[in-house]
Amino acid sequence: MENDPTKHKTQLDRDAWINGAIEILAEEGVAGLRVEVLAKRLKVTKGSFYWHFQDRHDLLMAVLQKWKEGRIRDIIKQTRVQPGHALEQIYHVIDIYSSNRSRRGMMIEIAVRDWARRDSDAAAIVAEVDETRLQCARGLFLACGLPLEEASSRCMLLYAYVFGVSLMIYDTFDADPARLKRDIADLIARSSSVAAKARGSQVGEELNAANSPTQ
Amino acid sequence: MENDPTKHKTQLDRDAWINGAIEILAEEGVAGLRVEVLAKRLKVTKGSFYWHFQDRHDLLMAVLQKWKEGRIRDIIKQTRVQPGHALEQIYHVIDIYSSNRSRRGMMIEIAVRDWARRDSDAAAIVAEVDETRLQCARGLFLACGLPLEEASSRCMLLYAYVFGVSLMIYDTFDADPARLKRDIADLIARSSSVAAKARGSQVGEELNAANSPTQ
DNA sequence: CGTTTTCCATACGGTGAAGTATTGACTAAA
DNA sequence: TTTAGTCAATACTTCACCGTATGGAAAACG
Repeated sequence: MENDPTKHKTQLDRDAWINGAIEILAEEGVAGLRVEVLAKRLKVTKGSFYWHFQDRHDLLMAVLQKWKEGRIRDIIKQTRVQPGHALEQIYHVIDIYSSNRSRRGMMIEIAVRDWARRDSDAAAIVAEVDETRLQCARGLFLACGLPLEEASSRCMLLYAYVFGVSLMIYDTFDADPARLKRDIADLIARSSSVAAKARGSQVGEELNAANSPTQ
Repeated sequence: MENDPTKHKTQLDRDAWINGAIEILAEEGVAGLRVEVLAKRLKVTKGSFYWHFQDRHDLLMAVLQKWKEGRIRDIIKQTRVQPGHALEQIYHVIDIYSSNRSRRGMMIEIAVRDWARRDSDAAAIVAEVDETRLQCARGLFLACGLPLEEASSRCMLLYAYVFGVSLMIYDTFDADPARLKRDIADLIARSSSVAAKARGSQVGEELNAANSPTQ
């Protein structure tokens, strides 16, 4: 009860500040992440902030750290190879980033990456996350039987796509966005080599089962 | 002589302010685009600025307008269908966005798209540019003989990829980035249907000729 | 109960930036 | 040469925000 996160705690801890900061980061970007604004949102004054944090920079580093840990935890979980379900998992990863459920996560993702363009600390964090994600995703493609080079290029395409598409505004371009997304996922995930091996094999079963996880 | 752009003009015009603004936009993002900072860079005071512009918002709208016109002019030029060279043109478009030559352009691109996430005016401009680009690029895929749906998904993948990859930091992931880029371009541009039709046909010649424009 | 520790409020000085008002300087036309 | 028009400098006012100093309240502890 006393740890109930829904209950309004009279005392704020460091983590509550970081969570609020990530909230603002998602909405306004790092430039809009101001300590007085954050304090107002948490219904305290900045006197509290400077008890928990050295300065604004201290908060920013904590935000980066927390973001990194969450991203790496997620990707490890999502790409833990379950034998015989690798392709299905690839579709699942694509689907996760495209879903409205993780819209907030993508907002944070983009904000951090924009931050990283002008801040070397953020850039180092993004580099770590990208390295981990790419290697994990490549593992899935390798588990599908792809050679290393093709696995590398496909997982890179996968991540570049999910980040890039979230930056585009294409309401009027295609009449059937669901089909569009499905087809693009197929382009990324379905390799000709897998399809060739797939005919009548176990990989083929998997491919059919995982063909359209968005439906 | 009097129009020599390298010469330090004693009088600044609106366009000089807009160009300087775009410069700062690329480096600092829209949040860093401050009129006093811009004035200092142009070696004048903001007294001049408020003669040329109503206010900061006026400048921002002018920046958006100029960016839009440049982007649409470029994409029209790059995708004007030259019969028999459509696939080559597709590789060229991918290559342009990945090249170091247009690093600055990509910085602006990302800055505007980040801006568009929180500003409806910028979002409207990005929507226009995306619509134009997607339709132009789709024309190239259609000229390769692809059906409408596949042309749509491939050109969407193309743009999402080029924007997304510019947000990633992957120095240590792959030993041969050039090969990686080439393979990804192939994944985006080479369709199985085209490859099937290509054998022994004129499209096949084109495909081979345009295979690796990055080399 | 009293003391210490923890957390927050208030007040303050300093800085950067937006926008306005006014004046000045230079240019081109009448 | 006067005059009007064009561009820029200066001097404000206002506001948002960072960081500090200090005091106070409430909880934890002896």
